[in-house]
Amino acid sequence: MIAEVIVDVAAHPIDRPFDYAVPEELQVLVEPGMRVKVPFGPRKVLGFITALKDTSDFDVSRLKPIHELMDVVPVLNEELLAMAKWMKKQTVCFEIDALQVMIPSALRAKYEKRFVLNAPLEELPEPLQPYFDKRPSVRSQDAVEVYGLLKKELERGTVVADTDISQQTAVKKARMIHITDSLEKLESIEIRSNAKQQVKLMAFFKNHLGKAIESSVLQKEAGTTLPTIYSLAEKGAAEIHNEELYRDPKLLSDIEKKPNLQLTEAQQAAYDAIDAALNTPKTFLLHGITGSGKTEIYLQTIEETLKAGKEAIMLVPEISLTPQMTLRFKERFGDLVAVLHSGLSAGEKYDEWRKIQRAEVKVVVGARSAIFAPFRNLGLIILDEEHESSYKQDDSPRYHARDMAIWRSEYHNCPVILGSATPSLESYARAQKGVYELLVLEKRAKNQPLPTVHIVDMREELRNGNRSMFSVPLAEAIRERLDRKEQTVLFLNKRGYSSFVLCRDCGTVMQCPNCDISLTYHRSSELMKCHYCGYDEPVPHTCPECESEHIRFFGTGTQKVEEELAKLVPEARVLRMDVDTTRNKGAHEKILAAFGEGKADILLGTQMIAKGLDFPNITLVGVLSADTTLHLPDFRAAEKTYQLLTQVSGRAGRDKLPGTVFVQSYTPDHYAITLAKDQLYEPFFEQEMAMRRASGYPPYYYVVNVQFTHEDLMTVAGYADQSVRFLQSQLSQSTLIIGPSASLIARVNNRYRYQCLIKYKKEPKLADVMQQLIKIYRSEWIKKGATLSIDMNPTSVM
DNA sequence: AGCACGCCGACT
DNA sequence: GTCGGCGTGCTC
Repeated sequence: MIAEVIVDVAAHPIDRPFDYAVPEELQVLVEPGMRVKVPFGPRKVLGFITALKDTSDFDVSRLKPIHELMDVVPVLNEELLAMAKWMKKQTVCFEIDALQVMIPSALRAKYEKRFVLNAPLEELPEPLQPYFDKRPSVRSQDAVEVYGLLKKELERGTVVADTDISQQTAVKKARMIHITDSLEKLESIEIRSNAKQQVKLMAFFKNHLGKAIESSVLQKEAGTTLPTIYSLAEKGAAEIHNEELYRDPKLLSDIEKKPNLQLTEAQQAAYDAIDAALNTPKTFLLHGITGSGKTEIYLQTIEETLKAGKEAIMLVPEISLTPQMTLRFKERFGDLVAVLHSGLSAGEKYDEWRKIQRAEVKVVVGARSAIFAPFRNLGLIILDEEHESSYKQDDSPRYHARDMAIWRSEYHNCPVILGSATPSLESYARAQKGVYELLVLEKRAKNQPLPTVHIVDMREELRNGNRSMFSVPLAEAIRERLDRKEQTVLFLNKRGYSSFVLCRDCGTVMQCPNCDISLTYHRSSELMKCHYCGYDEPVPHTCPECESEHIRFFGTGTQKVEEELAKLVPEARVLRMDVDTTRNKGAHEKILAAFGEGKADILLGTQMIAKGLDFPNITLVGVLSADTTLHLPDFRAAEKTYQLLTQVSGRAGRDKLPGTVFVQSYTPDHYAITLAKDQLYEPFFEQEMAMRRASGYPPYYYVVNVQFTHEDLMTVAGYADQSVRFLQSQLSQSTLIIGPSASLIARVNNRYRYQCLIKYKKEPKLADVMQQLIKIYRSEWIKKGATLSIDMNPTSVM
C-alpha cells in the first residue's frame, strides 16, 4: 500500500504529492486526511495523506516508509481534501497552505531541533556530558554554548541530529469528581466529628447529589482540599476519574432558551423562498437595510435545517462576533452551537473544532475560517455582512470565504445566504443577472424610521472661521443630547489621522529608515514606531533635519479628538474605543457594556464601533470626516465609504427614540455621501457600476494583483517589467495589464515593492499562465532574492 | 524551505 | 594544511 503525502514544506518544487510506503502494521489504520510524520531528505516533516493507492510512478523499491501516524481519526475528510485541491488552483497557493488553514492551529506542527546521544555518555568530551546525563537528547536552543563541540561529535557519530515534531495543544484532561446520587449512601458514611473538613465537604455533596465537578472547581466552591476529597471518595461518597474535557469558555447552563420572533410579511417572504430551496445549491442575496431583521431569518432557516437533520455554518465578520451576537444563537440552539473566534485560545478553538468533528454540535458561528467546519451533512451556509473585506484572507492562502461557501453548497446541495445592507457590487451584479436570487427587506422590522442624516459641508465651516474638528451643527447636537441625557456616538476614520511628528519649520515628517512610510507616535511608550516593519526609536526633541524645536506631535486620532471634545463639552463623560484602549482581552466588551449601562454620554471610536452597537439611548451619530476613506487610491474607495456611512448611521435610533446623524465632509456632493444619506442603494449601485465600467474594474473585469519585492530597486523593476511583457505575450488581446509600477508603499523592511494589475473578462488560460510565471520566477529570480506574490481578486489594490 | 555537498580563500 | 564561506541541487 502506498500513500500520497503533501508534506509540510511551503515551496514551489515541493508543492505536489510525494509517495510513501505504508508499513504493514499501519495498513488497517491509514485513511486519507490523516497526518503523518515522514522522512523527507535528511529530515522528518509532517504531512497529510491525500490518497491511498497500490502503484506508484516513482521507483517502488526506493519508496521510504511512513515514519509515524499522527491521527487515528482523519483531521480532514474527503470533501475538504478535494476543496484544498480546488483552492490551490483558484487562489494560486501551495496545497499545504490550503490544508493547514482548514485545521485548528493547535494541530499545526511545531518543529524543534534536538541533539540525540548515540554512544555511551563517557565517550563524549567532558564539557558535553552534563547536557546528556539526565536525558538522552537535548534541545538545540538549550545547547547554544556548545555548538562547536556538538558539531565535532555529529561528525564522529556519537551524537545525531533530529527534529522533534509536536503539536501545540492536546486534549485537555481533568480530574472529575462524580458525587454519588444516593443520599442513603452518603448518610451511611461515618465521619469522625473532629474531621471538620470532611463534614463540610459532606454537606456540599448532599446539596449536589449525582453531579460531576472538576476537582479544582470543587476545591474552590466547597472550600476544601484534594486529600479531603480523596478521603470521602474512599468511603464511597464519590468516584474520581481522569476525563477528557472541553475548555468551555462559558457555561451554557444559565442561558435561557428563547422562542422565535414573529416574522414580518417581508421577512416571511424571504424565509419562504429560502425554505423552498433547502435542498438546492442556490445562492441568495438577502439585501435588507440595517435593522430589517436579517438575523431572525437566519435563525429560523437554521432551525429548519436542523429539523431536516442537517448542519449549518453562520459566518460573521470578526468585529461583529460579539458576546451579544453569539448569545442570540445560544438562546435559540443551546449547546448545539459552537463558536469560533479570535478571542479563544488555541486550545479553546481546538475544543470547539472537536465538537464539530464529533458531530456534537450542529451550528457553527464564526469568522472567516469557520467556513472549513468539518461538517459532513451541511444544510445551510450564511455569510452575514457579505460585503466585508475580512472575508478575504490577506495572506496565503488568499481565499475568499464566499467562494468557499459556494463550493461547499454545490458539494452538499444546500443553499448559501449572503446577507447585507450594502451588498458588494460583485454580489449585487450577480443577483441582477440572476446568478443569485435577490431577496429584499425594505423596511425596518420594528418599523422605526431611518435616522435623519445631515451632511455638513466642512468647507463652509472653514470659511466661517471654524477650524475645529466639530462643525457648529454637530457641536450643538452633542450639547442637546447631553441636556436630554441621550447618548452620542462619534466615529473617526482612523486612516489619514494616524499620528505623526511634523516639523513646523521645514515640514519634515519622520520616516521609517526601512520603509517608505511615516513613523507613528505612540504616546504610551513615548516611541516612534513603524507599523510595517516594527522599527522604533525614541521621540525626538528637535527636528532630525533642521534641528528646529518647533516640532508638533499629532496625537493618535481618537486621542486628539478626545482632547478637543473635552474643550467643547467639559462636562461630558467620554469613552474612547480604539486599538489603544481595547488591547487587553475583554476590554472591547467592557467598554461597550459600560456605554450600554449609560456610564458615559459619548462613545468615541474607530471602525470597530461601526458594527453591532445596538443601544436604545443612542440618538446621535457623528461622522467626523467622511472623506478619509473616499480619497484612498483604491477602486473600492467609494463603495467602502458608502458602506461605512450606512453602517455607522444605522447605530442611531434603533429603538423608540428617533436617530439623527451628522456626516462631516469636505466633498459633500460626492455620490457615495449623498446617496448614503437616505440609504439609496440602487442609485448608488448604478452610479458606481458606471464608474467601474469606465475604469475597467470589478464586477466588469476580474483583477489579479501580482507583486514583486527585492532589495534592489532596479532589479525588482526589471523583473516586474519582464513579467508584464511575458503576461502580455501570453494573455488575450482584450486583457489589460496595468503597470508595472511601484506599490503605494514602495519600500517595506528595506525591500522595494513593484506590482502590476491584470484586468480581464475572460481568460481561460489564466491559471496556466500564472503557473508559467511562477516557473520563470522559480528558475531565475528566486535565487537572486526576489519574491513574487499573486492575489486573485484582491479586495484592494493599494 | 532546509539541509548536504562541494569548491575556493584566510587562518593556526 | 584545515576551518568555514555560501553557490547548487535534491527531497518519495
